Amino acid sequence: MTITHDASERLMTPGEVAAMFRVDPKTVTRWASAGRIGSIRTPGGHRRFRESEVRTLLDGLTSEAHH
Amino acid sequence: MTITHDASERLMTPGEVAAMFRVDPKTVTRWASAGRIGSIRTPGGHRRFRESEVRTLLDGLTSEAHH
DNA sequence: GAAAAATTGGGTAATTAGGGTT
DNA sequence: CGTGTCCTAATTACCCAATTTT
Repeated sequence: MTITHDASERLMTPGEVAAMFRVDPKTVTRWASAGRIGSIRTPGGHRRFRESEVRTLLDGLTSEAHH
Repeated sequence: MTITHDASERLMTPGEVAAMFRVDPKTVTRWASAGRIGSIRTPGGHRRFRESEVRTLLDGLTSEAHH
């Protein structure tokens, strides 16, 4: 098994993800710490998130019961 | 056919929606549970509402005839 | 290299979820 | 049946100074 590395995958900043969910950037950080969302670390220690995963989260948690 | 997800759509918190309708935030939650209004969940389980849908609902509230 | 903006930690308030009740 | 309130637990928001990014 080989790990496929998608170089075309865009990374998002905590602020960008936060804006999408209408949440504080620090909340996104907590999601990462809790393992609710995957994250990459820059050499300086700042978090970056995969755009595809963020979209998947948004789509997956949409809508509620229809009566 | 693929469901297009508008990522640029602004989201509102339950408290903000409640303030607009002059209703208790919990009432907004009930609307969501009953499917009267669409909602998105944060990974933490909190609800977010689409601003456009809220506006539409507010517009539909004008000049309601007696039944 | 300097400056502005963003992110990182911790700590502490403020919201929200969910059930049960009125 | 729809709404408001009380309660506890969980999630989220705002405060600070220090570090990283642009």
